[in-house]
Amino acid sequence: MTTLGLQLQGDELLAQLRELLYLPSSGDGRRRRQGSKKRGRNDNETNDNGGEESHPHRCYSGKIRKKTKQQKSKYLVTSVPDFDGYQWRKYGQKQIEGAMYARSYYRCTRSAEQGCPAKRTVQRNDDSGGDDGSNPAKYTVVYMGEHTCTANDSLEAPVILETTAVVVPAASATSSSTNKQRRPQHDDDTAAINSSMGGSCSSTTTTATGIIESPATSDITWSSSDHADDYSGLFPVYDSWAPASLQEMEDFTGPIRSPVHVPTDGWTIDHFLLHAAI
DNA sequence: AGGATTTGACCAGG
DNA sequence: CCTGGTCAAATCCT
Repeated sequence: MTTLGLQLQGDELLAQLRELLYLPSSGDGRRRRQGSKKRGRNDNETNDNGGEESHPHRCYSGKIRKKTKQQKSKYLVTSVPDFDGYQWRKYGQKQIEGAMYARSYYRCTRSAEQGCPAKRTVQRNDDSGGDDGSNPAKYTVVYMGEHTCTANDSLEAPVILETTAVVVPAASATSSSTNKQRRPQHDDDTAAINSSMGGSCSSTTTTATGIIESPATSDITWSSSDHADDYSGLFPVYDSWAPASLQEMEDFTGPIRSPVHVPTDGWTIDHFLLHAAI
């Protein structure tokens, strides 16, 4: 079939994906940076100073920080965890018991300014490929809470990001996402996730890097769960869209936002579409 | 300089 | 007590 055909097909997939994710805006697609090592909380900073103060915002200082047991959550299995149109800020990472890869925690970047409660966790599936480059790594992304933030109007932009710029040979796909950085990440999983998370779009600096794993996005599966814990690396991974899952989306937290218009002419999304269509 | 990410510690629930 | 989720200082990038 022709490239055009593939593109059209991919276009549909893209549209579906958009709806699923009700992408709204995408902010400035700033790229990740990498922090580095540190020695953890100041040996005695936390409560010593009188119990509170450390941060005006956070009321952490050793007191009531209720572990928010997420009410409703939705998860999806995808090879492109970053592909959701929202801007997320990573606030933690944790090696999960029994899981081969660490789980990363993100919250909406507007959580601070607008108090948006949306959060998500991204964890690479144990059985996901990627390491050898043969299969795209799969990630389980769990969304919790709904976005109450308002889209950054002017920045409304399509969400396809770097994923599209993928032209990386399978063999080197995995590690390439970090080769931009000097410092090797000890956690390749994290590196992969992070490298792609911020990207959301287009014309800015996003696709510039063009280096990221090359995920095939055809396998994305949505599911819902009342318990965030259900997903500890045990879900099935399907290779195609599941109609049923689409419906579940209705009760996904948050409104379904209309898909962002995607200029199909000329941007790298084609690469993505190709992957998706094949 | 400002903001994002990293990462070990802290805390609460099971 | 163990594990998962969150905090926040340090670090790095733009």
